[in-house]
Amino acid sequence: MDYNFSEIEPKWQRYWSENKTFKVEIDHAKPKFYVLDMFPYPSGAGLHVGHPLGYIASDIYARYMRQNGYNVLHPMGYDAYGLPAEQYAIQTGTHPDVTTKKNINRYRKQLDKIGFSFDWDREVRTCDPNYYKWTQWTFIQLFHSWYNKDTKKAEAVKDLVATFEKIGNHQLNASTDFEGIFSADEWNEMNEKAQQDMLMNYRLAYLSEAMVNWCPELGTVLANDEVKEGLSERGGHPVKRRLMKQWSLRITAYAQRLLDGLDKIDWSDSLKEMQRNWIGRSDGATIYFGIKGFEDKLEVFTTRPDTLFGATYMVLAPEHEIVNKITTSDRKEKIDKYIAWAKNRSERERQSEVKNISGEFTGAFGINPLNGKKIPIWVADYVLAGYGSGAIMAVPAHDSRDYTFAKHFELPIIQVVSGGDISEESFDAKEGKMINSGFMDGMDVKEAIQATISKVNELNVGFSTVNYRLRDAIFSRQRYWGEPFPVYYKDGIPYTLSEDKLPLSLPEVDKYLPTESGKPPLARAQNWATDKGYPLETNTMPGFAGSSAYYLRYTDPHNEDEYFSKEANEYWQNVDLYIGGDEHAVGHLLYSRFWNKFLFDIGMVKKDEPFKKLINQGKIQGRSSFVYRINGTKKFVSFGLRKKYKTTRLHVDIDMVDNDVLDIATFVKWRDEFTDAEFILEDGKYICGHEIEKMSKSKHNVQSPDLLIEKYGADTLRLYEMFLGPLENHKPWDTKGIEGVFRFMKKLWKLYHNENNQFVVSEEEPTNDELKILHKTIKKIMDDINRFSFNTAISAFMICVNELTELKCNKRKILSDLAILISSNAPHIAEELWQLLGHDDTITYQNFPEFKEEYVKENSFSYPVSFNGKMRFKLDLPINMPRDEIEKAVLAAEDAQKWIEGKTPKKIIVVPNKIVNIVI
RNA sequence: GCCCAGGUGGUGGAAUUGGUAGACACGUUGGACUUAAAAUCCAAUGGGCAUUGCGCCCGUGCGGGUUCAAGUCCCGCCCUGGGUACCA
Repeated sequence: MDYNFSEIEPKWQRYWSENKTFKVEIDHAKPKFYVLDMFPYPSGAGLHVGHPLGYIASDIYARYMRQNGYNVLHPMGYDAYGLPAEQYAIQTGTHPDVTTKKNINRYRKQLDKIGFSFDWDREVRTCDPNYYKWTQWTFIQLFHSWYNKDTKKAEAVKDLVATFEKIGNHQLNASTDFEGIFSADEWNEMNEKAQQDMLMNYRLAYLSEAMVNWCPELGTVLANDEVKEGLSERGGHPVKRRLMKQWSLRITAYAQRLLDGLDKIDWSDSLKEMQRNWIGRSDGATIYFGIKGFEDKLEVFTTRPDTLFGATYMVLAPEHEIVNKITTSDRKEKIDKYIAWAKNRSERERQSEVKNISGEFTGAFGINPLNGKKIPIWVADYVLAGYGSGAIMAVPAHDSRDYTFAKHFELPIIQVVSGGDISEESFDAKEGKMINSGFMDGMDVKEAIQATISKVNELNVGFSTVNYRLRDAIFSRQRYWGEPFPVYYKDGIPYTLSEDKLPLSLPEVDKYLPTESGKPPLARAQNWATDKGYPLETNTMPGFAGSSAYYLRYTDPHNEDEYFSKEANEYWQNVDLYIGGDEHAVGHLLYSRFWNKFLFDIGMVKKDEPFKKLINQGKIQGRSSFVYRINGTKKFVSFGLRKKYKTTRLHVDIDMVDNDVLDIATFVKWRDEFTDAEFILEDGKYICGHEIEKMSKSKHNVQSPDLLIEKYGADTLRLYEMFLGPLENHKPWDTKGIEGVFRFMKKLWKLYHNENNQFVVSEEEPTNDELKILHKTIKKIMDDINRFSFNTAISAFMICVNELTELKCNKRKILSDLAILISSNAPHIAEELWQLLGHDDTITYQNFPEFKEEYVKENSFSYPVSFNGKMRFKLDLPINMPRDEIEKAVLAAEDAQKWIEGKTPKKIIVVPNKIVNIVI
């Protein structure tokens, strides 16, 4: 073979590894650039062609930036803690560490074969004690911090304690769920337990009794973003609501900063929108209603204070603590029954039965603070305990949920905003004039909102408020394979280990299951206690613990004394380009921003956003192939003829199908049941059906990169993955097109070689045409890489090679630059050609060829001449010809006469060097 | 339901700022080379009409609009994918 990739590629991979070509250190003489990929979870299945897509794109960019003089940090590592290895351990007894190491080795081999320019000396693994030491360290910092809303940053708990000792908490503006007030004396009189309990209300990492997502199947709690439609994201198991004592992170303290930060970063609009929705800011008012016969006030949150006169009833969440107190004795039985029922419903039931309207009247009445009207208080599960105050004022005329509820239970509906017809549905729009609203009548909605807020302020029964949908993140898991908490318990009070005790290593256990008494697996460990015998925490941290700030550790991965040095952070700062899948939109990418902001507050990092620019690469979908078995027979009918029979469709392994034609010989050997199969063919072939589906083993449509690399080489694979389409698009995998890219590679090789595959380049000066081709390509490649349009860059290379081949160009001056140009995309062949051109160093750090305008300058432009907007012919005219002369020349052209047909053109539009349009 | 992204040949896609729609590939068809196959090379390839050549008409999900000019901008609708779901 002429182009012998199977010899070239391993040769250069060895060279890069032996010479540490991509090793990078702080270099103040050069500007830095940080290119990061989302690190993979090393699963047992290995890589398929979808995984490297983003890695190839980032690798091209990293190599391109090196050619442009940047000092590029381009590391890789592994998100090594996770459920699959643990589930496997439960089934087989194999330690998850063994499985994980094995999988990592396999991933590494596969990655190496693709020719990435990672600095592997900086590799991190989240399950490595030298790494998770810093995950534990960060947890300790979170534990000892609270959020000051006045200074808008995290501050030390020891300063908070000092304040408590001096003046109590009444001047404090903190992020907390605690609403009470205490004085310095009261604080000082509290015992240790009471003080520690109180501090839990302020810590950014805190232990609390909370409603959690409990997944019995996985035996653990899950964070909100790990639950999709009431099922666990991993495994799809049902999830229940349950009250449990758990560690949480007070991410809600950062809600506003997480929202504001989105405006400063270069992420896709859809991704930012997802985060905005997840944070879910809503502006409204807190209003206090009286309760007839009680001193208590009922706090409600509403975004429509203007509709206060339209409130005809109130609703409490079933979990609301006042329900018991206010329920009248005659309603008690029904209310208790309802609450019991509501509590036992799973998340899934609750969500799938949204349309079912349910609720009970408590017998109590609320008092509208503005008009003194008495309205009934109901309990219903359409009001959520976790949002706002868990109580609402219901305005059926202007809220669709209240409307259906009111209709169902025949509650009154009072319209207070004119404009809609409320006989069939509610009028939710924020427009119209106020009616039936006393002093507000005649105002428009915006005025009325302000008027109500001023009024309730004046009467001291309410104020404007902002609410966020974002919940605190549950941070403990009842699993084995995760970071142990650096926490021990003394008299039932949690304390953190001192930093010099870190890392707290994951202990060995006899089984990876909960104990008989239902405690997490770590409770099985021998001597799971401090030196002094205090028991250690048995929960472990969740998957996002280790991945939330891994990008920082890459900047100084071997530092034993600190997370990373000040110097490393000063130099490398934050990630300039981050590429990964959009499945992490509200999980990892939100937690990372939160951790980074916290580390910013405590002075660890220089930048308060971790990822400047982010690109979500699209998923590569599988293309499944099908055969059609005639029901009840062993006959298979070809795709085109299948409609004549009753058939069952079967997935067939895509390795047995070429261009939709089934390899029958291989197919009959695939499974015993097919040995004596018969086939009804069309044109002598068995044609398979196909469909685009998710790539998965069970669908027999998984394409591993290894086979393709064996057949075509890594450079071809790299180019082909990029050629497939825009990076962000989801696109089906289809091997058909790879041949075209392979042909291109061979053509490229031939430019530098004669018919006998001998390397031959000419020392002659290039012609203008040759220089033009080269410089046109330089410009295009620069532009395309700068806008991450890798697919069009590949076609530019194809055009360039086609044109140079046409000219039989083998001039050194052209081909040398071409090798550098293509080296970011196809590094192996580029290195080989570079060496053949007589160099003994790597092509990696060669300067990107300089674009020279003068070579691409044209002296004429081929004008498309349109009549009434339709292109009819082309006319070559000198560049910079004045408008009126162009007009004359066009009208004089022979082709023009036919279209003008002797008439006088109404209008002639001339856009110099672009187009001429003649309106007849 | 709400929010976001998208809809261009048989297929993947190109058209970057309103200015030649279909670049570059795949596939298909025909041809060259070969004992043969592979590989390679050449030609054609959006649809329709006409084919003796010239050509002409239609065409970027659908219906309107703005403009000398619309895949691109505006209005309304349909479909696909993703996110979210009683968030008051």
